[in-house]
Amino acid sequence: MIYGVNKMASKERIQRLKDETRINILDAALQIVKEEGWQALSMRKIADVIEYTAPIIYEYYANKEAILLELARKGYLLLAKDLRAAHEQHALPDKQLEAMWLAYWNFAFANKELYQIMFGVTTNCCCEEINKLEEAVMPWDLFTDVIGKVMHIEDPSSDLICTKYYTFWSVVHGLVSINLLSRGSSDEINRQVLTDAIVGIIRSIKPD
Amino acid sequence: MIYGVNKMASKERIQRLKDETRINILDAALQIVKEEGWQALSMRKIADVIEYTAPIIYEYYANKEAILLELARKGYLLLAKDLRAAHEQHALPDKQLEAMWLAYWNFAFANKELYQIMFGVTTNCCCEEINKLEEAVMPWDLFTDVIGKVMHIEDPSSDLICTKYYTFWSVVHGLVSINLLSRGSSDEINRQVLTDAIVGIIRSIKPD
DNA sequence: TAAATCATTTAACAGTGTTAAGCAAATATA
DNA sequence: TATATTTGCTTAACACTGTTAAATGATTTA
Repeated sequence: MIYGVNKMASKERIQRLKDETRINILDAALQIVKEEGWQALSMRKIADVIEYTAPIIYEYYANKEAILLELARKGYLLLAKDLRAAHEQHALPDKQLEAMWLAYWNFAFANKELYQIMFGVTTNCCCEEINKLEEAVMPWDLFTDVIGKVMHIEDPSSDLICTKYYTFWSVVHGLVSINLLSRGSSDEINRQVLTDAIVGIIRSIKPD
Repeated sequence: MIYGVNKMASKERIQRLKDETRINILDAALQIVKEEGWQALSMRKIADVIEYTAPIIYEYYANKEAILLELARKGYLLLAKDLRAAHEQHALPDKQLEAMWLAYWNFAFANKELYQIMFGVTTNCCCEEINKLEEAVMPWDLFTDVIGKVMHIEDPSSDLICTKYYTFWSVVHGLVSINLLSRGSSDEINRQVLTDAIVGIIRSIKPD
């Protein structure tokens, strides 16, 4: 009986180690990508970092794509968190909306590699799989809610709200993408484009 | 002497065949990409299509990247042509600007694969190399010229023009990217976002 | 102590881009 | 015409890639 308890504890300890390895794999992958870019990521390099051989990884992730997918998932959760935090920091819908898109912008550059795989910027991101991820989605409800409030529209499924949401998203994602391609202009122009667009769209959607 | 002439003609014939093979390689590559996507493109597959073995390709292109680069270059030339055509079809700067961005939009979906490699949408496009390409650039002069006319600004190097140019580009490229990721909405909403944005920006930049 | 399970590695396969060596036909030279 | 030389092309190889199966050695179970 005493042994039974020890056995349980041992199993738990082993489980904890396994959980840790699962995390280590993700961390190693992200570290490699940050140092050498997405193209340089390989199973054997991950194995090197976590001090195992490559086949071990397949006991934690079905394949390489599953690792990319998990990193993307992590990215979406992080982005959603940032967006909700930005939302909560303001009371006025106008300010909430502005803060959310600024948070989106900041997320993209603070987590460049995650952004790349989340939205396929200069990397082939197993798109179809990502589109199936539940979490791999912008916090749509949050945006439509705030946009609706700014526009004073009740129906959150309105095409008008949808149109405005995509207008915001397009301009911000577009500017992010262009900059991640090193095709952007100065920081000053970026700031100008970003705030002009956000403020401009908000003003244009307000009922006169 | 007669032989000398024949020799020349023979050399020219051989050169023509070589030129043709160089083109065939590009065509084969694009064909494969259109059928199976960028990720499926390989030197051996190209060789299969042109009915040679893989090492032959290296007599025409330094490496795989050089092929991608050449395809991107072709894309930029094609896009520039479309944009200039759109420009020429109108007299009023407002209409010219609108037509140009609509042409950009149409190009993206008519040449999806080229657009992907030109702007790194869901594919790793040897970015740095592309940024060094002379032709790999939007017809900046054309855009700034037209935008300047709409704004009634003389100085084409104005930061204001630059800002507006990036605003246009961001929203259009962003919307294209989102749709190439299958993250877009309906065609109707796309049209709405696109024309609303273009018309909206034009209106906003016109001197009151 | 013997059997069974587990963790981990080595070896292998099919694919990738790329280069070097080889071969056979066409051409140039004597 | 006979002999070199160049040309066009292929086969073989290298170092990678993701991935799987077999082998090994330690740990746990009976």
